[in-house]
Amino acid sequence: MASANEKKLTLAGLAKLAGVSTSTASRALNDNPLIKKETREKLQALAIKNNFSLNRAASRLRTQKTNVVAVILNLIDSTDQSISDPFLLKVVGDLNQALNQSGYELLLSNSFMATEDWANYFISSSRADGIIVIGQGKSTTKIEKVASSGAPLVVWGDPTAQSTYSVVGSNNELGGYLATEHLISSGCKRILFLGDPEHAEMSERYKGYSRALKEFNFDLSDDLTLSCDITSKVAYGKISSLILEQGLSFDGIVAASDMVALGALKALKERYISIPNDVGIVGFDDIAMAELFHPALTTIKQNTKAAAEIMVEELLAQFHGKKGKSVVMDIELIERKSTRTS
Amino acid sequence: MASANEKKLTLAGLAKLAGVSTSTASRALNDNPLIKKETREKLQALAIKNNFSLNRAASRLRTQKTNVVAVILNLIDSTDQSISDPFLLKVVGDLNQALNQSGYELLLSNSFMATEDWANYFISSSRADGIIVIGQGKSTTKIEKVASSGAPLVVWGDPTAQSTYSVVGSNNELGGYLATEHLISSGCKRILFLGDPEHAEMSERYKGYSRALKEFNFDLSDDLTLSCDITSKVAYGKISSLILEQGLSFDGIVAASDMVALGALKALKERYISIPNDVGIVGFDDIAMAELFHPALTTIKQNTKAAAEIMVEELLAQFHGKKGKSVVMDIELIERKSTRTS
DNA sequence: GATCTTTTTGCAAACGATTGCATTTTTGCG
DNA sequence: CGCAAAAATGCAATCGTTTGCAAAAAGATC
Repeated sequence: MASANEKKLTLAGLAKLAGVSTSTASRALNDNPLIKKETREKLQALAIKNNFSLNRAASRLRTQKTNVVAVILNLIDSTDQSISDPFLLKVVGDLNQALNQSGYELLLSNSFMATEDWANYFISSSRADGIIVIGQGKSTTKIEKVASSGAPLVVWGDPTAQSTYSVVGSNNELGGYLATEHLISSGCKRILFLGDPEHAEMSERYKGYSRALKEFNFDLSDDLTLSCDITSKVAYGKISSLILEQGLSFDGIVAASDMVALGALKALKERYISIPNDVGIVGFDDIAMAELFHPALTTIKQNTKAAAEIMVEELLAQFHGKKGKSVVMDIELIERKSTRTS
Repeated sequence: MASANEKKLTLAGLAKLAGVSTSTASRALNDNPLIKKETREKLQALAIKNNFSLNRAASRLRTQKTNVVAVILNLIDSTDQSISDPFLLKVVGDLNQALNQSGYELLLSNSFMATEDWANYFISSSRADGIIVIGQGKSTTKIEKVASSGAPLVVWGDPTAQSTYSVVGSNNELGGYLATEHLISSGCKRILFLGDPEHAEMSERYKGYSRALKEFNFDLSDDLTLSCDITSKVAYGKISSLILEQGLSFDGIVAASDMVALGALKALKERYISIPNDVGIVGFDDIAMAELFHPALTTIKQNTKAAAEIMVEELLAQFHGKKGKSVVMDIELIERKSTRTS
């Protein structure tokens, strides 16, 4: 439809159409109160009518600000598995929402990209104004490199770990505690922890689990923690072979994530072990489909929406020169059908 | 660490450090063979050593190319539900991978953003070079607007619908057919279609379902298609109330997606209906957790990785002036445990 | 060694916005 | 009406690259 003979409309062109100077046009479109209200409205209308849109490359160059935030999915290893964790992707969705609300856009990346030096790649190159990393992975060296470069940075992870940068995350220790306590008070005697205690957030959940056991005078035997990756498949395998070796040696499971719980659930159901009667399970995250598991999964809910908003807020604060601080998000036990009511 | 007194290194600065002109430096960093190999290597090394990175805002302005692709999640309505569909998010992940491989970055958006005019917002403003839309939703007006603007565009959706733009998608009709045929040949007599026939892709699946029924001389009674949104929760509700009203009036389900199948599964299991003996279920998508359902879900697999690569390839072709074409992806029946073996 | 190619480098003009400062227009008020 | 203050607009430099073209350097040929 657009006639090809005339080239793309530029701010100067629009200004000429309106009979004003480029500077006035610029200010008008940015709704600068220096410009008379009528003039502003006239130009804004004209812009819409002519399908005009400011060239961001140009304004970014001039203002040295991109209004873009790079979000990096910091996946643990290159198995495609982990990218399919609905929880992480939910966080991305919520961040997108929160960023848009504040006038920012989301540039998506993951840790498999070529570059090692994130600050250099995203910030120095003025691709983005700040970085949000989802997940601390097993090593935080890349993250620390960003932090030491001074680039605005917020990380989703374990907020209790001492760090030089801002970490937003749930109260994982408390979550682990609540999950365990709930199982105990519903009568479980031998409670398994299913997760990877090497991983920052998971290890906090494990700490909470241990604390609860100790408080209730359970003995903390090592064979009750089953180290496993955070994917369902691995959890399924671990539980299956545990039962194969030892029979049903437990009656409760604290799973490090809902996906892990799902894997355990399947392994148990295949052996006609009744949930919650023979074994109670508590998950972690409260992903959308947790209530659609059969039985509906009791779990520790992480409020990703609120977390996303806080992360963005925190990042914006850093844009304005404030020093990054960590914040701990509240969690909540959601009782469903995979545990007996106490 | 970085000394604050000296401002950010610029290409001109780097050039001066190396004792060459800015133009030479520019060409060297872009590995332009016009420049002598030694000079190129020297400058590239110097750039790394000094933590230098080209200012993208500037180069985008100059070259009129962003090397960014906007990916728009075209969600049907504003219920947070739909954003949690693991299938769509898997597509985003795969697109990210494919785009990176080709040197592009992914700007993530969704259809809830303020702007109506995507081409204007992303392309004219030079935020991105092209647009990929995931999902056709129920209306394609926004998409058609982009198409008529002439902006490079690829849509994930129903590739058989005639359109002026490039659509990549699965052979949904065949998928629906295969799913149905599989149930029939495993002995099912009354097969339900569970999905929303208003929706472009789903309606193709429904067509395939109908064709199979017809071919095998089943009667196509209307009460065997259960129109429902593509979320698990709705599916769960629909199946539950259907059984409540009519008892178990069916023995097979063709679900329009795995998430829908999950909802149905739950409704059935709650009533102790045996799967696959009393009712067989076939899903659609083959999301990662399909094999972790209990029973593991027989489903029609959509190859998102291959699809993502093709979409990117197609978009790049459009960058080079080729006209967009649609492409149909092969699908595949994955037999698991939610259907009887024939 | 002079002349002609071929390589390699540098000059300077874009790209399209923003913004400090100067200038013009409008308003207020005696 | 005259003049000062306030409001509205315009001038022109600038952000940091890329690239067509010209110029310099190096190599080839007689």
